Amino acid sequence: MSLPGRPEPRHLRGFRDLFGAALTSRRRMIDTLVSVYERYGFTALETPALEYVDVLGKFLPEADSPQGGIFAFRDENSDWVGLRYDLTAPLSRVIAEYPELPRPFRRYQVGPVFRAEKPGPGRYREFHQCDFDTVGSASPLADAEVCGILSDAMEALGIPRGSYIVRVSDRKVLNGILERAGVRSDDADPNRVLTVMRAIDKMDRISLPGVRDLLGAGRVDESGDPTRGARLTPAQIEAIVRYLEVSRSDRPAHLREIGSLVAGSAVGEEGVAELARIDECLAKVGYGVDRVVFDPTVVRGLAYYTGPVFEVELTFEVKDETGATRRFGSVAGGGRYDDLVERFLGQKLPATGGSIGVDRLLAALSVLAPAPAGRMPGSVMVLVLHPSLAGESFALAHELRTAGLAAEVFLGKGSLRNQMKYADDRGIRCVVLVGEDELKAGTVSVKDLQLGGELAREVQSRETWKRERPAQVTVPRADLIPTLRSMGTSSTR
RNA sequence: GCAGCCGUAGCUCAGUUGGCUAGAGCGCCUGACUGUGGAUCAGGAGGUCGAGGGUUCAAGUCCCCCCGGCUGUACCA
Repeated sequence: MSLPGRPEPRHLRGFRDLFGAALTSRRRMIDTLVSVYERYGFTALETPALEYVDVLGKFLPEADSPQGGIFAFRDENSDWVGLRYDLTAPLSRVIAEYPELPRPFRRYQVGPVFRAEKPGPGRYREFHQCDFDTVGSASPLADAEVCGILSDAMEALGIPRGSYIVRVSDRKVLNGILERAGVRSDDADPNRVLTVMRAIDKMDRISLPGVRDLLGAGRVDESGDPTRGARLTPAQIEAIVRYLEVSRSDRPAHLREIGSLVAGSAVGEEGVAELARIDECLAKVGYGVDRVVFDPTVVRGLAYYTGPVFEVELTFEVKDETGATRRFGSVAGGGRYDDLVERFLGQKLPATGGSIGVDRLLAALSVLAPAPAGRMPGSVMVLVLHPSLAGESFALAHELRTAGLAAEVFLGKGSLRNQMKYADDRGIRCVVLVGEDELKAGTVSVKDLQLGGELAREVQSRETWKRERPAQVTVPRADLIPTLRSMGTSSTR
């Protein structure tokens, strides 16, 4: 679509250009999340988008090039560098690189991360995460705090209680269940445990019968694509299913049930004890099952989590363009990862935290509370009726800004008609006109474009439209600012 | 990665069994309207039909391949 020899303007798949309103609402969301994190005492951290690939932890055991999934290249010294795919790997690097940091180290971080994977609806290759982590604390209080923060964050964003839920599980409990059922990876299937966890993770999509198939022989989806199963014995499958069906509506009851299922497994009992402490803390501050539930189907990430794992799900349903019902599912997650800093320090350092997917959450919220189609509140444009009056308009715009209004002078070229249309297209709330008439009379004309647009619907004939000049007033110049304020302009955009 | 569907103006699409200069609606520009965004009317700009190759007298239409998009699925630190 471009001329020969000229580059075609285009952008990378899975990347986006974002304009005004989208960025404004993202910034607002981030501000809200940060205020919650700061209320819990976390401090800000920023790290580079680019890291050495071995720092990111993305080298395959016996390969000299990075694993797929990240954007990577060789730097001027031929070292592999790559764009970060999350904010946790850079955090673990910071912990190891600055041993003088006070521990527990508690930081939040917001920023873009990059993943070289297939984009989908609401899934991009560059997206923003908003993380908080406590590094250097093994206390379940830290985990309970993560649950509380995730819950508080959702409500601070205006998501009503009941429209979201924080789901919590513990990897140690799952390990205990597998241990008691005799499920382990071996030579016949070195990835068996991994396959089992993947199967459980799919619970929300394929439901229990599908999970059963994946624990056993495998299943074939509607496109005819086969997925290999974990090939467990019927008794093992039943043991896992019993765990997945444990009650979730009551945390103490859940603890009793899983407690009996893992009895005799040291790791399992340890996990139950952790969850019990979390429940105790949450109950003490009144976070009931309308905010945080224990749910064995939460697995997450599958790789580095070592203890409690968290997931925030939006529970309301929406209709998409085709009228089909859709759920947003997971918008945030987290968990305890006691091994992550070990690869730098050679010793375990307990850590736990959470991560909120800003862009995904933003997409969900735009459905829950669609942005009002109104104009930028408090925006004023001073039009230029004649080139010789441009200086007058320029000065007027400055005067408005000095008074705290968001005002600009029309900088393009074109007739008044064009200027009105431009202001309308831009979403400007009010326009100010100073022409010869006004100048002579010591007045200004002010038009409320929003109100005018509403009134225009009543007007049929061009003559009436012109004669009545809906939503427009001419006032003494001294009354300009009060007039604008009465029209609903404020000092912010 | 695998599978299925789809690529025609800025956008949404139509285009009969291959057949003159490829159409519509919306949007955009200009004018009716000399100082007014809406509405109405009139006119206008804009497409080597995703790229390349092949079959044919003739290809937007048929075949091959590549690229891109959508959907499902797998993977997801």
